[in-house]
Amino acid sequence: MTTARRSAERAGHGGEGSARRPSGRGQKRVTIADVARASGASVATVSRVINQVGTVAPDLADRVREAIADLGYRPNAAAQGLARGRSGTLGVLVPDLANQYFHDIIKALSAVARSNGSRVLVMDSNEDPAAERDLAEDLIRYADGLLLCSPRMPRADLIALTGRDTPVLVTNRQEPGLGLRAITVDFFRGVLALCGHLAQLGHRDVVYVAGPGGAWAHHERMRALAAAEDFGLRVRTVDAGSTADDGYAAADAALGTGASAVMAYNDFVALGLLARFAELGVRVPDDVSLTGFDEIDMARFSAPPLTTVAIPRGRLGQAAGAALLRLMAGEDDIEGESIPVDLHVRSSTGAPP
Amino acid sequence: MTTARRSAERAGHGGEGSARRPSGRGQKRVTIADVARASGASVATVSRVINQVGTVAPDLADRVREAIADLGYRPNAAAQGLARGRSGTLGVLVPDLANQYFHDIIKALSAVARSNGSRVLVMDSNEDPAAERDLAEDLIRYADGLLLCSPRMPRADLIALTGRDTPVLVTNRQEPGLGLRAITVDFFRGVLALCGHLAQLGHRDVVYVAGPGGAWAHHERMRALAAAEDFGLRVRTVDAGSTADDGYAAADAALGTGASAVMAYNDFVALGLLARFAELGVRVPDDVSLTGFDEIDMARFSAPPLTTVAIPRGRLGQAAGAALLRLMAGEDDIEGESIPVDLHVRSSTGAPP
DNA sequence: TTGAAAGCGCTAACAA
DNA sequence: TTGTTAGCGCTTTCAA
Repeated sequence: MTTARRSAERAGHGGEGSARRPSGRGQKRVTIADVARASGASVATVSRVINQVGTVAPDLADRVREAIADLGYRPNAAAQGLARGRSGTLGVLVPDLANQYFHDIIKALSAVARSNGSRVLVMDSNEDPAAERDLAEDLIRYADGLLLCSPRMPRADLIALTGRDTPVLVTNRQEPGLGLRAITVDFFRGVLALCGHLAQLGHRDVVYVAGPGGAWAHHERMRALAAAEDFGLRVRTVDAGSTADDGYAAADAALGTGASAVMAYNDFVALGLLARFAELGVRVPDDVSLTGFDEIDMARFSAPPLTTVAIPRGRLGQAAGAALLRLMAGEDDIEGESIPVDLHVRSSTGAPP
Repeated sequence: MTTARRSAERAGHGGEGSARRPSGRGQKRVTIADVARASGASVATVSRVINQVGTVAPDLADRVREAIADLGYRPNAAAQGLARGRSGTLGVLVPDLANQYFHDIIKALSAVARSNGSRVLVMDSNEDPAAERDLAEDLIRYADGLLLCSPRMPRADLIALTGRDTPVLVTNRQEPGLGLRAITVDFFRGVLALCGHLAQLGHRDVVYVAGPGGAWAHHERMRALAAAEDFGLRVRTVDAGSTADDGYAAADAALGTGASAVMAYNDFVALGLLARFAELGVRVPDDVSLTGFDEIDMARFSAPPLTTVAIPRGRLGQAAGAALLRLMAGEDDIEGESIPVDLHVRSSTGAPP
């Protein structure tokens, strides 16, 4: 049935001029000219109806809308983009789509975009700093504005990307030369709050299970750890990564330091650590305290629930979207913004043994 | 002619004519004509160099590349799309970006797209069936092909979306009238395998914690549960949703049935159930057995690790991408494909008490 | 309130 | 091997 109707549509309707596009499958594309012809209006008028600009007599407008419906016409996005000089698309590049951290950002950004009649084009660099630059270069061609989330690429690449006619905004990274166009999270305060919490519980010896180095966020965290040492906290570091597997693998090394508390790079890593601790019979928080970072959904479903730091990701995405829109509107005085974080104390932390 | 005059105006550098684009910030867009002028070649030659088609003398090509680098020229995507008649973009619509289930699909699809010189445009319907149709309509305008992942929209909407000039492919849903253009997962076998596993352990009374209804996947699962009853398994159903929170909330009801095993809609739900069980002092699997579905990363890090069914999501994405590409190439005889699944037995299941 | 037509930047015949 | 030019489908003056 459907197939039949489709074939009929395809077969009917003039049939001439179909040889013009040798590339595709034998499809008739309905254009604005077809609508104009069918409705007895000009293409300009059809355009006015579609975009609701200017003035069109109600009855003419109705005829146009009818023709649009009859023909199943949809404006060609490329043609609109070319004529308008903008695509109606916001690009976002994230290191890893699988990281829950970015979902809420993307979601909030989408909401902002929608309010602007735009959509969001998402790309994933797969945690590959080398690929980031190329992907961003590609993405920027399709977008009116670009948001780079926690970019890991070299500073020079990052700077080369800015100063184009398409505005670029960055989250979670602050670079001299990048100036104002960054929305960041206050990792420094977050880690410091975690340290303060542990210190107040009586911990004096802490091990930090570090994530990907090189990142600005990493640097901020290390700065906070250094500051914590001024309060008499001894902090050592064990390298890991950003996944549960990484945490699992780093558990023995963390334990080996003999520290009374383990601070994980993020919640995933913390859950991996927790799983290994359970295997080893190491009790949390009786034998060792454990903290995460990010407040993923699962953080409160682990046994025990995780003490962690919540990042208002929605707010981050919202702020980034709003700033991007302002940049696109031509405002050039976007201020860098630092989003505050929240300590969530649960039962994975307690007094040292 | 026209082009020449236009370019001349712009090249004149007299500062006039810059008011032509009132919208943007005062930026000069570098076009292919600028590159042509700077390199002393024609636009056609520049185009050839960019796209590596036809033949260009090596030294001329070098001059062109040099000019491109000097001017920082980037081809305008909209113009390319319009001229070529395709956008070089594959669209994917997923119900929820936060669901890990879709990441691997998107990732695999991206890989396929890259091999085709395309990119992937991701959109998220936020689990809102009402929004799905509109988003898909929008997305399809920007894409050469569209993949709808586990769509929840009404059948009529789904069918209206197909039969366009842009090919549409669907995963995890099979509808008469949709015919061949679906890549599905064998949920039936997956659930049946789970039931078989439980039955062999000695369970006779099972409760299924159901996810979003209406979905085709739901139907398949129910079919499998019915089949399992033929083997003497009593199966009751408790409604929940698809998140850990939903599982947590449904735990008491599930326990209330007195069944000796709980089958969760997916791993998230299972983890939520597990958290509540722990609170209640219900031991898994000693007091009750528990199974998940999907094999998310966290499944093997829970306490106890989860017995679940793994879906080869990468394979699903790969198959979908390949089919989409074939569809776009004009092949019309795409076969529906059903991806097999794998039972992963871990320690959340055991003999009934 | 309408329509004609000039672009938007690029690709791909078609000529040379 | 290279250049000229006619579109691609739409928006937007500018006249009428």
